Amino acid sequence: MKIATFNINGIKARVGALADWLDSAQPDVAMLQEIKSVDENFPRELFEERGYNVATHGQKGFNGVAILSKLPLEDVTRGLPGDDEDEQARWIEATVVGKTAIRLCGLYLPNGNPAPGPKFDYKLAWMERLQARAVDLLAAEEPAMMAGDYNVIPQPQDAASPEDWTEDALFRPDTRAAFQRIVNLGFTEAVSTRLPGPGHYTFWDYQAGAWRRNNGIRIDHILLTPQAADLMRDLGIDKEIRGYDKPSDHVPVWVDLDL
DNA sequence: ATGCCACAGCGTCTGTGA
Repeated sequence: MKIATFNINGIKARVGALADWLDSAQPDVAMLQEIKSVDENFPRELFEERGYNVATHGQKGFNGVAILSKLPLEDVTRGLPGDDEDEQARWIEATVVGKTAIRLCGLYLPNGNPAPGPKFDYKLAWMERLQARAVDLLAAEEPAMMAGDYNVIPQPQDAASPEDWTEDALFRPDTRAAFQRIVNLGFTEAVSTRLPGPGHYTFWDYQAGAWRRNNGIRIDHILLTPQAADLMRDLGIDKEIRGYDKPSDHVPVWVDLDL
């Protein structure tokens, strides 16, 4: 089962590029971030006509996450637990059942800039809530994954120019430590496990010729519980689509699990 | 030190992103 995560940076602007990618990559599941759409305006038909079931958790203007799946989406829940006041649409969960079941969590972690400041505080608080959910997922001792745009550069080797990011919310010590704490609970960070070493970027800014100069960063991650990691057959980053027409600034990351 | 570029929204500018 091929399961992908992709920050599409706006469904309205990405209808063509997203359809092209689905048709060529043929993921069984795609977790999408930054749909920038309310649920009513999400073009479900585009995906349903390709055989996907669709679950969305959108909001007006920005944020918003969704899951597309060729298998039925069961027990869908929306919103990251731990703060009833939080209205930002950044988290969606569903279960799909292949040979065995897997719990899928799609996430769009807050950017956090400028740091320090209230947005950075929100990011760190959100990561604490993420850690609490992660603890529960591990305790279940079942296949599960948390995939999405983490807005975290884990290590200096995950940026082409790490010196440009030292003060940035994506790379500050507090951010990296919070991410490492979650991984260290017992997850497999799939990309760095399968593709060790520098240069495996998932985001290139639209500005200043970042793609042309390969000035990228690795911020889209897949975390697997041990029971899911045991099923991993393959993993990839579809970086070539960053050079196609009307691209997102992120590219898809996918994992093939024996499910 | 700033803007570079892109997207959505009631929109010819502002907020947001990374």
